[in-house]
Amino acid sequence: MDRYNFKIVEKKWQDFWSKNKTFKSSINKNKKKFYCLEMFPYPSGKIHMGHVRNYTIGDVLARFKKLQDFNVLHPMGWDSFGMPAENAARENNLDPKEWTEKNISTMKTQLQRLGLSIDWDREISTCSPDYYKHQQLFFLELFEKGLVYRKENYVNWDPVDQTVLANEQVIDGKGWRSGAQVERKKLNQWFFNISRFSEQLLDGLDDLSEWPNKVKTMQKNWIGKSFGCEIDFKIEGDLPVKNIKCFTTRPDTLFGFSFLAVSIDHPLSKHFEKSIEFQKFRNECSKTGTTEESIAQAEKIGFKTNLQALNPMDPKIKVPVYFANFVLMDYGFGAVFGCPAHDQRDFEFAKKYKLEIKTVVKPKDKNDDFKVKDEAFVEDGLMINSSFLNGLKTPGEAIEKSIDYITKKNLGKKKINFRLKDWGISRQRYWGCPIPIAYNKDGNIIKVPKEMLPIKLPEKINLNTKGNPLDHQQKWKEIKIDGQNCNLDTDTLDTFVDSSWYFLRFCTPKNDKYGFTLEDIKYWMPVDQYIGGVEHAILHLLYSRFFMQALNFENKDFISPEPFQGLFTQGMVCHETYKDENNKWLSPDEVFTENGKDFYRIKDKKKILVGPSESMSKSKKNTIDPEKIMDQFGADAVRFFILSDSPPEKDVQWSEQGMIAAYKFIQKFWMLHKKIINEIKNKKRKNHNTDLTIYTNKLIEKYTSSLEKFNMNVLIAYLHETYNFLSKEITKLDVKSLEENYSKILILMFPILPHLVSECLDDIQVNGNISWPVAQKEYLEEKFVNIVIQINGKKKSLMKIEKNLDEKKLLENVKKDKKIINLLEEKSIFKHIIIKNKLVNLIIK
RNA sequence: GGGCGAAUGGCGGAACUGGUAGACGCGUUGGACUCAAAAUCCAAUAGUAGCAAUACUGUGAGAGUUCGAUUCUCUCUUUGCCCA
Repeated sequence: MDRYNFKIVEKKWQDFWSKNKTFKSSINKNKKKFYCLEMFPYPSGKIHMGHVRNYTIGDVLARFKKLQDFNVLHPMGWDSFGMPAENAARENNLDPKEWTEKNISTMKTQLQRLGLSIDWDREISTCSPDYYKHQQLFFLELFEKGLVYRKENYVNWDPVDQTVLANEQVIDGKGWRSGAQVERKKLNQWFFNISRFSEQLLDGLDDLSEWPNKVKTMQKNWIGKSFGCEIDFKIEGDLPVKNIKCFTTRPDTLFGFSFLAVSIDHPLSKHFEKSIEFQKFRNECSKTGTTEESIAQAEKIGFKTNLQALNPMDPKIKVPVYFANFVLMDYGFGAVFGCPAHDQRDFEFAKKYKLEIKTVVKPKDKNDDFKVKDEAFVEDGLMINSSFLNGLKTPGEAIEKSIDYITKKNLGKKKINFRLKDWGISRQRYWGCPIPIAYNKDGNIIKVPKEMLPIKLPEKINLNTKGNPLDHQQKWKEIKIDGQNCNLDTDTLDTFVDSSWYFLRFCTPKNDKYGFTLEDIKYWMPVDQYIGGVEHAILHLLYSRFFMQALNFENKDFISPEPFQGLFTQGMVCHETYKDENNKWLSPDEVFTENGKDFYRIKDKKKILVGPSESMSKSKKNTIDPEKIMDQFGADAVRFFILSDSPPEKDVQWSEQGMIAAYKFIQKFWMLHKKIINEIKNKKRKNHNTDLTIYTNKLIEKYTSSLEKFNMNVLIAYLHETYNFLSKEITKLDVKSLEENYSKILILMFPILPHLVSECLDDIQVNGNISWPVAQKEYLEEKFVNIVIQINGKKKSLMKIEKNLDEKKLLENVKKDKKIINLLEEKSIFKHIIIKNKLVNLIIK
């Protein structure tokens, strides 16, 4: 008997699918639609195991839904703008466009080899002018709606490379490439007004019932709605500054107020610009990065002004005003009041500058003379030393009462504050979408007229220049708008903009007039199931949600504002890590083992160190190349393995042995298939036996429900179980029940092993018009059930018995059970609990 | 520091709304086939005691609710992720 040759079979079916355009999708209003989308890849060179996992999960679902007669949209494209292309180009003197296109073509071939059911006619690439011209148009639309604006903002500046760095390019406060100390620099940049939709983006989460709670919580925290109070502090001193506004969530602790801290970017700073001391301080501050985390970790430092702030609760109390590095200008009003006793950060600051630490909250079980000592007391408690607030519970009562007081005195009011900041979208990079804005001689903003779009990126430019590459493109920059000579904006858009609407473009990939066609997105949107890594839980998903809000803004005849109805976040693919004696990473190809415990380097047989299993990454060299695996075992086997070992939402451990087991399963199944075909052909056994029918119907039931719950590892277990059942029972099975059930079993396997199953279905001549089987209820009902017999709640025996037997008879039977007779000797039953068709629990003394 | 989750054999993991813990796979051990090996097939595989039937113990630790807890509640330990 021939072994299963995956090389021939997989190629055969992939050719068949592509020739017949099997996965082509179009609107069909008679069918329910299902939009299945996986996060599109960045074309970095080759696909990695993470892609294999992501796209296999999506493909299983898409194929399943198609068999359930949904009209399935399952597209794929390329998130093809971004820094890696630019870096690779710089290092190897290549053109980013050529580099990207080459990668796309490699990766497309690889994805096709995986046997994905993708409608490649809808393929898009964000770096193509066909795509980004619509993005430029959206930019202008948002500009007209007032949702895009320009302001000065701080960036991480590398003074050696003369370039702006992304946060992840700043390592320990230094530029990743130059190693120079990173500075904070102010630049004029474009912003999307995402904070305008804070409330909608927060409320919208409540309706996303098919999203993981974890992701919703992360977004909630990111948006960060807090209830508090804005307070206008009166200022005294020899400057023309009469007051400073603060936002606080803890107005109850105002009696513990001992300093006012403002951001170095606060307007107040303009009065100090001439002071050399202040300049020094500001330089010191600019050495810390711009991320919240780096600011939080940096040592708290302050610059004392000659101003004093009055406590609104008692204007007789005056405290110093400081500039401080831990206050952010873009949160609240760029100023906070310091209450050292009840905020750890303020506490550290007060200790350093020897400021008063006045306790105003005590734990519930302490006396009124409680004093904060070694660290701030930040838990719930009762107010003390706070005049009219004394004795009140805090937070809660005390906050309300203090806000009432401040409001009545006209010193401030209740306020809701959001942590969510506006989205800075300007990037000082070449390989991105040009911003359709120009500036005239006077520096005024001039929109590029729609007819002039797209503003195409100049090709084959020199990237080995300092600073922003487009800045050097004098010819490209010059543009004549309405007779005026203007210069184009030389920044490009954050690549997160590209991925914020690509799911709309897939619905209408060919419309060259606009980014989408309303009719198409009304049919296909929202995405029914979106699948991708949890690392995009916040930014990408939030930005996409914002984009829908922005399109809906002032546009009544539009669509539901949530882009992704269902979200699934899959775990990562991990592998052991190896290091040699010099602490250098080794790849799995460079090592071998005989017992699975001790590992040696192939080159010189030296023993090496085995590290923990971590997510596959090039830097740790613990990657496995999907292409090599597909060469060795075939696409079906990889699909089977990548689903088998762990639940898809958790990390999975790459295992060579597991991969081999998957391959063996396919071979074994093929042999079994040939036997079954023989049985059917020979038509030997005629006596009808319903075992297989019962088995199959139960399988359909549990398999379908596991698939719907994304328990794909359990599906694999069921397939092994089914193989075991069939191979054990095959000699007892009659032809009729095989004919009835075998094709159903194959169809269940189809989404996971599409090539193998297509071949098998061909053999039994049912290929083509197949649909997902539905369990027949009559075969799910059983005549006999296993009853668990417990004594005092512990399982003692098991009994097969007629279903729905009445309690009296059931008990009679139970008492006849041999084991139970022994256990009941000289004991009396004083109670029994019966769960119908399941269990009898006898309570004895 | 805060938020959310997780903890089950040698390993990855099953177990529906509380009702047979360990499905399925890997590994290991024994056996068959073979001159031998690979491949394949069969069997065993939570622990302890026992020749065995069997008994007892067991889902991170401790308590609680319940006839009955891997599942629910509380405390703790370890650990992961996100935010700071």
